[in-house]
Amino acid sequence: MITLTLPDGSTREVAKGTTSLQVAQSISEGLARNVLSAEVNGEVIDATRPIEADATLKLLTWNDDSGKSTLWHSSAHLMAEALEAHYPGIKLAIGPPIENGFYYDVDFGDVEFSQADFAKVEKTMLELARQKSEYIRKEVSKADAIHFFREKGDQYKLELIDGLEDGQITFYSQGNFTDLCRGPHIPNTGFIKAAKLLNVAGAYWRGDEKNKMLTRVYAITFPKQSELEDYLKLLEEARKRDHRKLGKELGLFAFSQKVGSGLPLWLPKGTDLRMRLTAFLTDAQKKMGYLQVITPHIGSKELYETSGHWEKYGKDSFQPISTPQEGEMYMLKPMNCPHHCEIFKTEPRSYRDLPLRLAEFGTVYRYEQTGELHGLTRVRGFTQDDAHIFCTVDQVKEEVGKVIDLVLYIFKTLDFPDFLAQVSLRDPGNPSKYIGSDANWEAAERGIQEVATEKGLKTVVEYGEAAFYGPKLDFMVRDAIGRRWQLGTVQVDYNLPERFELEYTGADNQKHRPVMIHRAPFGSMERFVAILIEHCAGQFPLWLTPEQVKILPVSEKYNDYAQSVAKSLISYDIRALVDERNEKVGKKIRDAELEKVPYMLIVGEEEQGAGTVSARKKGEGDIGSLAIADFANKVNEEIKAMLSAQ
RNA sequence: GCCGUUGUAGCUCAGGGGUAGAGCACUUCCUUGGUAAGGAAGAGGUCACGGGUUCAAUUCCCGUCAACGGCUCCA
Repeated sequence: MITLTLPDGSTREVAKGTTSLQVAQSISEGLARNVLSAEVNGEVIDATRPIEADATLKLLTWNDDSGKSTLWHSSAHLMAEALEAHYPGIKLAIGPPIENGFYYDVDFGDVEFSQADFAKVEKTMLELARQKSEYIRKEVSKADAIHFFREKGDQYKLELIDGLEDGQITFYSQGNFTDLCRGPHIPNTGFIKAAKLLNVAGAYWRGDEKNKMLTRVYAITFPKQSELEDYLKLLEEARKRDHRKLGKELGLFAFSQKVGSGLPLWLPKGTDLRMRLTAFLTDAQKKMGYLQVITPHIGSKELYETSGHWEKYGKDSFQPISTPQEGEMYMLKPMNCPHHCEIFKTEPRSYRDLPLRLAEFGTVYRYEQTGELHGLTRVRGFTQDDAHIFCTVDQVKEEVGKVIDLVLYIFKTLDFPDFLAQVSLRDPGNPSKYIGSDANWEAAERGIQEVATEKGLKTVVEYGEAAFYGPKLDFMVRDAIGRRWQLGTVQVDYNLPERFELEYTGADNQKHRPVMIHRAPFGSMERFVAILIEHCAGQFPLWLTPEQVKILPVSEKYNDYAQSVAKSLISYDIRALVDERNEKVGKKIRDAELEKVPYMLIVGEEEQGAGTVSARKKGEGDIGSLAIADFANKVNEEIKAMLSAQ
């Protein structure tokens, strides 16, 4: 007998060689029907594999990420089987699970595979799934593995096997299909109840552009048909929220081929929104002791030689600007830090001056690859909500903590309740990769982790993800429909203070090198606005939205009264406009709803006579008639409640 | 940068070797209205750009640019 410890701490005595699936069956048939794989001593394995010794056991279902991955991994094999049925002779490369579904890289030879072919493959997958073919694991010798794929004529698998050690090679088979695979897999194909091919795209074999381009087929499967339907609805919802679409519809920003790709043009409404965000953050930063600075959009090439960026990024950047003066060169600034370092150096600094927090909404230019540009999330000219905190090593922890406070305040006010912090530390196996003393690194790494815990952040630690110049902390938010985005970032930097020879006089009257902390809660205004648009589906919070109130006269006879209402609201700091068009009120309401204006005020004979407005809330409808001042106060109360979030 | 797809009116899109069409938006007129689309008329296009084939190209071919879906990249 062996002892298995379950996640709740309870134990079960079972015969040696019992499978996880059998354990599930002993708990309940229902559970057994849902078990996709199992985590045994922390390793995810087939639920059908015998357990030979005492172990901790977690049964994995669709509710576990690892369970999902197992189903999708098995589905990749199923899709490969279906593809082979339709296209005999295709060569298969790799087929892993991904965050949402899975893909298989396939060499279709001369055959064209396109969206039109998806349906038949899906149909075959489901037919095969219904056969409930078991996934059978088999350990094979390297020689046998090579023999198998040589027979099959699949050079990609042979190349993969080449990199594997004899004795560690396993095959998995289901139905008539056998694949080289480490596993794990679900017990049988019957668990797959719904399948959808999503997309095809080119991808290089092993991600190397010197290699052959394969066809990557993206797909997703589910253990229930209804889950697929929910997922398709989510995709549809994501399409509706796409900031590129909403940005155009709501008149926020645009691009012009003539201006240049990746260079956004902020339209009046988008500018209004952005400036309001800027003011919001400026105000919060002022309260936290930041000093606002402004630096030029260009800097001499020498500045970037000092910073080291010329050497590293120079040839992939917008090229230097030359001047009538022979040999003089300037660069569009790709970041603000070097300028801020020079501000630090404008006067001798004492430890009493630290921390010095220099903030700037700094516009920078980076020559991103053409294929990378994407709406507002990846552009060539953008404005960082940047700041650099110059402090002593001892102050790092406290300063990082203050940045966390600022970010939490922003998330709260802008309604991002679901987020986590990723702490990126050194790769312990490769200490020579990093600049700065061990002692400093250790203090900062420990400080960041401690303060993240103290602030109650949900944290994940990634080793080896730190930049060469210092550890960092990034915030990952989940938006309203569950997608993850990387937002604010905090980075400790030992490198630039060194390169710019920054120093301050300590209490000991000796020169010391400050530490620099880069931080940008939004990342960039462009990217943040994009995420915000998708998060709130274009329905911005009342305090932020460009047009808060639209006044809709019932007929042109009341346009004058409507204008006087608008004027009155503006005196209350409310952004109001009149729809003076010669249209019926139903039409004006419809248009205001589509423009996502939070409040509509209908005015006609009755309101004009009484000096009132008939209010209507977007999405809710008529909320009754009230005096202008009462309405204005109501709106301002609502805004005050939003901004006082702490 | 690489692979694939696309580029027709402000927007969404149809069409197709003989120089263009719909709906919405826009302008004007009729209507002067009460909580998600009133009616009529009008205006609007070098069919992305450059080259080629052709009697003739928006349509076919090549190239460029851009957008989109991926890959690689991201100070």
